[in-house]
Amino acid sequence: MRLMVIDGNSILNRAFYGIKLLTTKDGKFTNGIYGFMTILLRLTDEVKPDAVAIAFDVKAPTFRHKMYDGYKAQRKGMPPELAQQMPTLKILLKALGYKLLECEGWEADDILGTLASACKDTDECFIATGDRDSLQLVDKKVNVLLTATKMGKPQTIHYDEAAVFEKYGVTPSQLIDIKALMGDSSDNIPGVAGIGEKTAGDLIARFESIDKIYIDIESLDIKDSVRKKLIDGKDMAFLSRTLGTISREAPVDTDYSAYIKAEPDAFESVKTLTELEMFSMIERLHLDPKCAPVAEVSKPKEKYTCVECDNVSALIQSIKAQGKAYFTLKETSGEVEGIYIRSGSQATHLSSLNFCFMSFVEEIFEDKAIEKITDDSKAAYSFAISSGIVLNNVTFDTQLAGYILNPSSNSYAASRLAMEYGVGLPQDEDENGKDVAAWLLPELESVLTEKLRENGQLELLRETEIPLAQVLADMELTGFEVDRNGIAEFGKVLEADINKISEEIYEEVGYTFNLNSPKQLGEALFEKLALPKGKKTKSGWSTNADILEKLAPDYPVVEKILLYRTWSKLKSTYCEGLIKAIGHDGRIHSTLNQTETRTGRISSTEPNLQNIPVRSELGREMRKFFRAKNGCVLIDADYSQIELRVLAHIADDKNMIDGFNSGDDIHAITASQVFNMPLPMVTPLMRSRAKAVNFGIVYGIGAFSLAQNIGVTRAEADAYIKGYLKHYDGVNSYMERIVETAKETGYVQTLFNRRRYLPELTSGNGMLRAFGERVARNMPIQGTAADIIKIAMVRVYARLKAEKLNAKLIMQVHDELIIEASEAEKEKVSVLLKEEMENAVQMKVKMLADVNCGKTWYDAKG
DNA sequence: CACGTCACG
DNA sequence: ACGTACGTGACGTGT
Repeated sequence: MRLMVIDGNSILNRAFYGIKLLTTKDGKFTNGIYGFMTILLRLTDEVKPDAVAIAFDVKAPTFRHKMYDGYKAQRKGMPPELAQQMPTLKILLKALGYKLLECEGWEADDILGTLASACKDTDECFIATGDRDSLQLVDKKVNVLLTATKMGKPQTIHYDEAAVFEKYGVTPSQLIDIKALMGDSSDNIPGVAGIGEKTAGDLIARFESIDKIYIDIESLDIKDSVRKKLIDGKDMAFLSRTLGTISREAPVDTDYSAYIKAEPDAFESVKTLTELEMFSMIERLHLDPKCAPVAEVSKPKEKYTCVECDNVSALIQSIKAQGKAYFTLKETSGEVEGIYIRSGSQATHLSSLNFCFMSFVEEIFEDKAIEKITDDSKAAYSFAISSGIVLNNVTFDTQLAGYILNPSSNSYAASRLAMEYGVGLPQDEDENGKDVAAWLLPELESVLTEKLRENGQLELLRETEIPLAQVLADMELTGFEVDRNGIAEFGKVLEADINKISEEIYEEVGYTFNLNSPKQLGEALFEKLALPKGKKTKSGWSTNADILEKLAPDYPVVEKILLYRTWSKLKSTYCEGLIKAIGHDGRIHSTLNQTETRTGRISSTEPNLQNIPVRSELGREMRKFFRAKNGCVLIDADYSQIELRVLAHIADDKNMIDGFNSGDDIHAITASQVFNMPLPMVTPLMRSRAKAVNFGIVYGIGAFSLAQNIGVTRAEADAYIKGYLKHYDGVNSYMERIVETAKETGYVQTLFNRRRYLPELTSGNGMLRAFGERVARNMPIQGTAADIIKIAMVRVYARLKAEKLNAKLIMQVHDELIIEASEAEKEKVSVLLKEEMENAVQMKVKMLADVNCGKTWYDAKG
């Protein structure tokens, strides 16, 4: 019989440290369990054992079978984020049918040893562990699978007798003697003072064992210094051998057949995995996702079916009678293929090939008396707008609801939400996809609505996110006109410049290499040219702009490399990247993602139009190619200091509020306050430092980074921060209060109740916890600013429509909105835009928006 | 697919 | 002793 014995503690440890921290939405850590399961599945696949035993340590404070008191006593305890995963892992493994082994007073090691020595001739034993100590157990029939997790991927090295000999030059049992001589600080095994790995290995390879060494130590052919160390350390050597020998006498069942895996308890397994939000693991274990949470939360009342619509008018009648349309669109490569509607106890499909399709959609979408509930309202609005019909009365969107409930999740698919929020999945076997999504909508709506109500987030969904989905859909469809030829020509100019400067760089370095490779560039600069080295990265010397800029004044070649970087970025990302993204209409249609960021901002992809260059003069040239169509102009408005104004409001800081209300230049005002100077005496340098502090405050601040950023000493930076917080004591107490509240509740939220959970705050890792604290300080500020501009967008959109203006919102860049409007209406639209942005919310500080017009984005941006 | 880099707010 | 400001996305390299 083939037995696989797993060192549970060791594997869990490896898994935990090999995989970045993962948490469920309410902050339970899961990465160790996830990694453990991945390794377990992988090993099972490789070994194909008949039976599996999983051993765990049991701490026994009163009894130790080991005689040395310090033994392992100093081993670092598990961090809390790992320790809390242990009980759940055991529950899961038991539920899956595995045999767990825990013996009071015995370590997992000893159980491994006991089972290894019980290996009969007809048996095979595979020991899986991350601990090299277990290699001493290797025998004819006993193998060790040494497991590690590198960058989230499990790796195993297989050791049999030959492999041990090849690696260490000794037999497995001799490994114990080597360790007895060299010791092991992590296990508190003292060893012989002064004997290290090399000497110990040589001695045992030559003399077989410590017994033989000490039989006649005086006559051994070794250096006298070593002999002296051995003689002095004799007691330690034998003690260490006892300590380092894995026991083979743990009181466990040594009959391998006792460890044959039982059938999983599907209910318990799925329940546990669901709580851990490991939905992919449910599939990998071939478990039926429907069997557990259903019974606990909300079992589907009806059996799931999906039928083809055979009577459109009957379907319309039933929807009207119900007053609600639960629907989802099926799309393939952007084309709508059909619609699924939940009607009664089933999902009904209507194909877009059906000649009634459009009239059906129109009748349902436009009817204001019918509530629309869907899984993706932006897609629905997009379809409606492009089909020239109106979508009225959308009251719920599961995707947006899921996002509002937890913006840190990575999927808001209906079936995922159902598992997370305890909605029963259909009982049938072969369904999946959009039909099921439609079928799930009513239950999801009720469960998610209840959650949102509890959190006070219904208004955010109904008044902001759902209306915003329509705005975003319209913006995506409208797109942004660009000058293709202009971009192409700019690209050509860049190309020539890039070629020329590359040659010059190769000339100065002395050879040709790939300038785009930070690794090769680092070698060229810091090895070939031997420039002063800065920081190291994982793969070589850091060559980022910060480092290069410090070198540039002294080394002209570095200046050229900086130019090369700037130009090639412009060429590849912006010229080539944007040209690829131009549509048949000569416009770029970026995708505006509404459920991506953890702060509530929207993001822009394919292409990203929120990072078109502006800070450098050359880069800003790009914006000349973004233009209004014929007869139109661009109207660009950006909020002035929105985040600081939000901070002033949230922190209710009288000084900062007065600062904003008294004048425009908040950074200068800050400088005059922090440096205690009359406003006119503030120098540009002082202002720029105050500005950096203002930014730092919004980001959660640290003296080190501030110092780095503005080039002062840490102490000076610290003094700036202290001075700042003394003057703005409202800000000071806000920063303290918000972190405290976050630790109590586990989350932070914006003025409009957008929430972000912060499991990092409970971490035992100081770095991670500090990160959580910075996020706690920043998210309410960044998030509230995001809420405000979203509200403004909804209002601007509504007014442009209501006033029937020939103008469209086409872009948002976090604190900036761009409208394309007819020349004739530019004044009117400018006023409207400014009004709606400034009046989107009323706060203790006035919101200010600066508006400019121009033919291109370059011209319209002040 | 992760990393380093750099573009934006 | 360590690494350090918040939030994004795209590109090219190298494993």
